[in-house]
This record gives sequence, structure tokens and C-alpha cells, in this order.
Amino acid sequence: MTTVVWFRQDLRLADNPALLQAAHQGTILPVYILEDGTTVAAREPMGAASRWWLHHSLTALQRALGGLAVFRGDPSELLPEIMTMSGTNDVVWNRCYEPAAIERDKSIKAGLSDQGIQVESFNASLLLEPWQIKTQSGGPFKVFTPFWRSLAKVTHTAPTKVPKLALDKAQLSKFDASISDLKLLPTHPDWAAGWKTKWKPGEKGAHARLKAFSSDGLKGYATLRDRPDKENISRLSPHLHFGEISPRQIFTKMHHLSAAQPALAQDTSKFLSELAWREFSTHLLFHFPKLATENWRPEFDAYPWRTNKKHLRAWQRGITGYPMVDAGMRELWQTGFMHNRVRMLTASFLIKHLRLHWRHGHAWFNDTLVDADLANNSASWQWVAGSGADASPYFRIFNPILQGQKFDPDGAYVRRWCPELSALDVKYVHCPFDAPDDTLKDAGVALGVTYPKPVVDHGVARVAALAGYKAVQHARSDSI
DNA sequence: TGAAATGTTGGGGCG
DNA sequence: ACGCCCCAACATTTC
Repeated sequence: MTTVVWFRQDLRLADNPALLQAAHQGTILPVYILEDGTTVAAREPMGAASRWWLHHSLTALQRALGGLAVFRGDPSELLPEIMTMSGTNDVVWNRCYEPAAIERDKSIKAGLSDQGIQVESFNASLLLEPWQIKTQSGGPFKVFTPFWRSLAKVTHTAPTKVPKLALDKAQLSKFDASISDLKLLPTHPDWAAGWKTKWKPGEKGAHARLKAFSSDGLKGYATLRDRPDKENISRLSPHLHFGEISPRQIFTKMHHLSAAQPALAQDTSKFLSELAWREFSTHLLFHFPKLATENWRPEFDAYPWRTNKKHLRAWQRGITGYPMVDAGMRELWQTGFMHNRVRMLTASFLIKHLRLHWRHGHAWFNDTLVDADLANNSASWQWVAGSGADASPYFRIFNPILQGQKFDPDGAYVRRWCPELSALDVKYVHCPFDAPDDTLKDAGVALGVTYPKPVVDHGVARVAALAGYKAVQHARSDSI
């Protein structure tokens, strides 16, 4: 008997419960459906960087499986057709947790069940289901620390190995669309031309990354993770988003490492807590579906956001005149990734210095990050804005100069992404606008020509941001 | 998972 | 020798 395995955000063979179940039942027909264009009205479209990643991840999956039927369209129409055409009565998948995906899966499941088709779904991407963890009072956690304490207490079962797989080649051959038919890759221009040397999408790439991080980047992670000029970060986020590796596999690996090398305990536990933020965000979006589009704290609706296309554009392209901000935005544009510390800074800058609504940043990150993830993106933007659950207080405003000096003390990160500043002395590399004229001249910097002047003054912008916050406080006290 | 403003303390210069 | 002032250095408060 053949089972259809509908792959979604679980593009791996190991520790994949739906695939494991299908393999136990007999032969499998692996399927991927790209929801494109108008079929997912309720959702943000998949960003261009994510699409690039998906192309390569699907290619890797197809190779590993020995075949993968790909489709483009609305799964609520396509899946019943696939079941009928292939004459199979069983379908399995691993659950997705985004609000629109939940609705989609519910209705597909109901429709298929009406057709007499057996549907089974599994958890492949979370340590615990969002409904499996509760506060004392029975509700979902809204604060990270107690959430993490609670999550850390749970003992997890060991990840499963790749099962013996037998594909239903006869059925598979009926579906001959190729991955390139999905048109996931950029063409004019091919801005991702160099990305394949930097990223290795797919399950093998994910495990190679975990291994490399474990041996080269983990030691010192607890403190060095804040340093964008170092390589003490895992870079596993895109692999996790597409389910090329499971959090359970990572947890297990970290527990083994810290057991073998107790000196690593601080670093592994810090790393795992970062992974727990991913769980926390996914749970938050599950329990509060509006997190992606609306302020979680409604009093933030009163904030006097500005509209300024020039400022938004300057932020997006990394020409704000603040080197640390610009370095981050250029890293993002050029590589599809940004260091976490710099994500916080650039987000803070958009929201607080430019006073542009967080949804602009949310949309830009969704389009440009290879690890774009609705839950992480929404929870994190609202965290920075101060409008989210367990959020950073609004008045916590990063100083882009101090953040640069603190976390990029030699200016190496800035020099890398803003090469026009590379000859500048470390004293001024984070604040070229404060440098004496002859210092700038010696470094070949002409402010306003080779590198932009600041779009806003930090001190002025800070005061203005705080003033805007008054409206939020008033809205809050009005509602109480 | 900040920064700036404000407050406090204590050593040293100096009349 | 003493008090006064200045101002780092550190602590606390405020945004």
C-alpha cells in the first residue's frame, strides 16, 4: 500500500514522524505543493530569499528521497486530485502552526476525510505542541523566562533515524513537473549568484552546519554570540525554518556535547535558550494569531508613526549614515542573513529613530531573509517595538554608535559591509560624522558623497521617539 | 537582550 | 591643617 507524504516545512528524512509512519505502512509517494500567487490570500507571500532557499532545499530532498512530485497551486484542490490520480487512500503530513496554515490544513483534512481518505498529522518542528505547555493558571505563557524554565524540564525522546524507504515509482512517474517549473530562483538579475558558496540548503547542509558550529563556534557562544565580527553563531535558522533539521536533533546534540565537555555547559544552555525563543514565538503566534499583523498591546495603535519613503528606502538599502545599521542592512541584502545583534539594532533604528511602523520592517525581513519565519518575524518585531508579549520596553532605545563600539569594537564588521569606511580609524568608524575633516580626507571618506550623512540625528530622534511614546501611555491609561 | 540624566561619593588640587 | 571645589567614578533613577 502507498501513502502520500505531503512535505511542507519538514524537508528532511531523519526524525520526520510523518515520513516514518508512511514508511512503516509501505511504499510512499512524496509530494510538495508550492502555494503561489493568489491561493494564500491570508498569508504574506513567500519572500524572494526564502524562495531561493526552498528551490535548493527541495532539490536536496528530491535527491535524498530518490524522487519528489512537485506542484504549484492550491493544495485544497491539488491534494484531492493527487489522491484520486494515484489511487491512494492515505496521506500524512507534519503540522504547520501559522494561522493561515492551520485553517488550510483543517479544511483539507475535513475534505479528504469526507472522501474516505485517511489523514494523519504529526509534530516534527517543535519540542512541544503549543497546547502541551501551560502556566499554573492554565493559559499560554506570555513571558519567556518561565516558558523556558517549564520547557527545559521536559525530557525529550531521542530523534529517529532515516527509515528504509520504498518509493511508489509507478505513481511518481505520473507527475513529471520539475522543481525549476516552480520558478523559485531569481533570474534578472540573479542576485543570489554567490549564495551557494555561503549556504548549503538541505538536510545534509543542515547537519554539516550543526557540526561546524559545534566544533568552531559553540565555545564562547554565551558571550560571543553578540559579536557580529565573529563567527560564534549557528546560522541554523533557515535550516530550522524549512525543517531540514529538527529542534529535537539539536537539543540532543547539545546535551551530548555538554555531557562530554562540562566546560561547554554555559554555551550549550545559552544556545538552547535561543532555540527556545523560536518555540516561544511559534507558540505565541499559535495562541495569538493576530500577532503577525496587529499590535499585541493595543495601546500601541495610538503611536504616531510617520510615513517617509526616503527614510524607509535608506534603511532598506543600508544608507542611513549610521555604519552599524548600514552594515547590517547590507549584510541582509547581500547574503539573505543578518546577525542577531544587528537585527535588534536595525529594527530599533527603523522603529525608534525613523518612527516607521514595524510592519515595514516585518515585510522587508520577510522578503530578504533566507530564514524568514512568520512567527519569529512577528514576535521579534513586536518585541523591539515594545508592543509584543514580554517585549523590550519602548524607551529602551539603542544608540547605534555605542552598539557598534560595544559589539564591533575594532570596526571589522562595519569595514566588511561598508568598505567605503574601511580606512577610517576605529575611533570614528562607528561615527564618521564626528570625525575631523582631515581624518575623513585621509581615509578617503567624503560624507554625503562616498558615504551618506546621517538621515536623522541620534539625540533628536531619540527625544522624538520618546515623545511619541507618550501617546501610547495615554492610550493605555485611558483603557484602564 | 539600554542609554541618558541625575545623584552620590571620595580623592586631590588649591587657596 | 582645613574647607572648598572640581570632577572622575560609580550608583540610581528615569525615559
